[in-house]
Amino acid sequence: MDTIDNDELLSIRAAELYYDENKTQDEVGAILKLTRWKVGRLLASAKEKGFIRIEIVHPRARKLTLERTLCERFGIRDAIVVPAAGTQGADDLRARAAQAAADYLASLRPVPRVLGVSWGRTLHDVAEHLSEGWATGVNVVQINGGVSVNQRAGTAAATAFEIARKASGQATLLPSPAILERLETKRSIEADRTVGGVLGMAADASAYLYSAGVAGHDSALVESGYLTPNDVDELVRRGAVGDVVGRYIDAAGMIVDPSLNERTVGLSLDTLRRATTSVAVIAGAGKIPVARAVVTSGLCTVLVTDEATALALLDTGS
Amino acid sequence: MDTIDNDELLSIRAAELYYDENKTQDEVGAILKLTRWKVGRLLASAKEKGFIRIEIVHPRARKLTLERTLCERFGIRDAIVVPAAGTQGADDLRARAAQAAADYLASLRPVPRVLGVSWGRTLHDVAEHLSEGWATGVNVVQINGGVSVNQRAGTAAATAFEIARKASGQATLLPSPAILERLETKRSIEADRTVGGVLGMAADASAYLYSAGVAGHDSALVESGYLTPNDVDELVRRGAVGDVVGRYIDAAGMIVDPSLNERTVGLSLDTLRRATTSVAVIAGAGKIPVARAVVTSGLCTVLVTDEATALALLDTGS
DNA sequence: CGCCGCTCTGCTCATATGAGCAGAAACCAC
DNA sequence: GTGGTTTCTGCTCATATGAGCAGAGCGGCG
Repeated sequence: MDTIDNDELLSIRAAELYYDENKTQDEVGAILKLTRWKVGRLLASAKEKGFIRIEIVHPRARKLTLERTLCERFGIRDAIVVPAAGTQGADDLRARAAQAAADYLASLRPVPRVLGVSWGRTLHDVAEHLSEGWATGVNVVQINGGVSVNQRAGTAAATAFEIARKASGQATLLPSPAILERLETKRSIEADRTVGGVLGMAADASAYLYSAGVAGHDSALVESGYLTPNDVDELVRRGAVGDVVGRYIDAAGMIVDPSLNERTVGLSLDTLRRATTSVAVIAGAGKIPVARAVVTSGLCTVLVTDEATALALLDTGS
Repeated sequence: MDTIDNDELLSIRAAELYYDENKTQDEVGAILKLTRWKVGRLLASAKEKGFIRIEIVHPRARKLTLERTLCERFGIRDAIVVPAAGTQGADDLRARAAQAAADYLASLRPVPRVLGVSWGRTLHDVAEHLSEGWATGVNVVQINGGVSVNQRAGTAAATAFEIARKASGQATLLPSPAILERLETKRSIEADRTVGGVLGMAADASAYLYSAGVAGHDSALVESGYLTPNDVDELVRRGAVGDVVGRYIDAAGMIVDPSLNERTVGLSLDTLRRATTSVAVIAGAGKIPVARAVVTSGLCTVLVTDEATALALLDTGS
C-alpha cells in the first residue's frame, strides 16, 4: 500500500469537517490548527483529485456536462443524459430515461403536428411518462410494422394510442406485419392504398420518436415471432449490433442484410436520416453498441440516454 | 406517479447548473430567470430534501456525524465509522475498517504496554494495515485459545507476531486449544504454570483489540475444528448472534451455553467488560446482530465499524 | 556554500453566499 | 368580499470563500 502524504490525509479530514459537519473553513482551520487559506487549498485539492463526489439524486436529474460533450462530439442537436446515482437497477434507469424523453417531447417547439413513433418496451415507458395534455393536436403515426400477436404491454397500437390520446390527437396504425416472408408479398402490401397512405404519412412526419433494439434473443422481433433466435444469431455473425425501426444495423450504421431489409415494412433508414427531428431513446448497458451506431451514422438528431452509456460513447470516441 | 411541484424541478435544474456546471448563484439565476436569492433557497431546499449527495470517497475517510451519534447513543468512548461510498464489495469494506482500526491503534495515548489481541480474518487485516513503527515497545498477548491447525492467513500466531513486530515488541501466545472437550482438561491446562501465566498477562493487559465472529458455518471456530456446524446451529437455536473471543453471546450480550463457556480457554467476557480500553472491529452486513450485542452490553469502549452497520445500529435503537 | 528557480504560504481585496428583515402575495375563514 | 395569518420574496448587511500577489522557504545546481 502506497503511503499517502500528510496533505492528502489532511484534505480528507478537512473535507469531513467542512462537508459532513458543516463547519466553515475558519472553524476547520481552528480544529486542525491550520490557516483558513490552507484549509481552502486542501478542500480544492480534495475536489480536484476526485475525493469529493457531489451527485444530484432525483428522478428528473440530468448530466449537463455529458450532454454538451455528446453534442460536440457527435454533432447531434440535443443530448439528454440521466444520471446513474440513486437508481435501483435497470428498470429504474429505463424509467428515468423514459421520463426525460417525455419531458423533451413536451418541450419540443414547434409542436410536431405528425409524430412518427416506433414500438417496444422503451416507447411504452415513454408513453406512460408523458403527462396528460403534454401537447395539443399531435397526430401519431406508427413507423414500423407489427401488430400485437401477444397481449403484453408495449404493443404498437397501445403505445401510439396512448401518446396521441395524451395530446388530444389521433393515432394512425400501420396495418402490416413487421417483416414479410416473400418480397412480392411485401411489395403488394406497400402498394395497397391503405398501407401506402400510412407509409406516406410516416415519411412526411415532422418528428420521430423511437428506440433501438438489442441484437439478442429477447428482441421484440423474436418475441413477436418475426425472427427466430437462429435468424438473430446469423445477423450478429454478420455484424449486427441492434435494430432501428425493425432494421438491423452494424456498428457503422449500415444495413447488414439487404434481403431482410427489403422485406421489412416501415420507415426506411434513409428517410430517418433526412428527418429534421428524430429522438432516439436508448438506455441500458446492453444497448451501448447500437447507441454508438445510431449517433455516429446520423440516425438521430436527439439522443436520450443514461450516464453509463454516455460515458461509454465518449470513452472510445477519441 | 405523484406530480412534483414546479419548485422541486427548478431546484434540480438549479443544482445541475450550480454543482455540475460550476455556475454562481447569480449566473444560475440569469439562466433560469430567477433572482439569486430564489436560487439560494432552491439549492438549500434540494439539499434539505436529500437531492444533493456529497460524499467523501477515500480509503481513509470517516463518517464523523455517525461516529458522534454512536457514542451518544451507546455510551462508548469512541466510534470509528468508515463510509460505504466508493468501496468495491465486502473485502474492500473490511480493508477500510482494518485501516481505520490500525490508525486508531497507532493514535492511542498512552501507548498500551500490553495489548491483548484475538485472532481471525479481521484481526489479520488490522495487523497488515498497521504501519511499521506504529508504536514502540508494545507487547502483544493472545487472549483467546487456538493454535493453527490449518495454514490459512489469520492464525493467532501470525497475527500476534505481526502486530508486535511492527511495534518492536514481543508476542506471547496462548498455547492452548480454544475449546476443550472435557471441563477437567480445561481446568488442568489453566492450572499449568505456563498457560496460567499467559492468562494472567491477558487479564492484566492495558488494552484489547478484537473482532467478533458471526454465528454461522463459516465461523473460524468451525473451520478450525473446535465446533461442528451442528454445534453452531444449536447455539443459534439458543439465541446466539455471534462470538466474542470464542464465547458465544446472545442479543443481550449474555453467554448462551454456560457449559461450552466453561470449557472455552481465554479472556472472560467479565474481564473484557472491566477493561478501560477495548477496541472492537466489527464490519460487514453479517455482523450487525453481534455488533449490536457488543455495544449494548458494555463489551467494548471503542467500536470500529462501517457506515451501513452504524446506520443499522442507530435505526432500531430508539 | 550561495544563488536561482519553483513551490507554498498568509494576506488583502473582491466576489459569492447566508441571515434576517420588511413588505408583498397568497391563502383561508367568516 | 374582507381581514387576518402565513408564506414567500427581494434586499441589505454580514459572513464565508476565492483570486491574485508578495514574500518565505525549500531544493537543486554550480
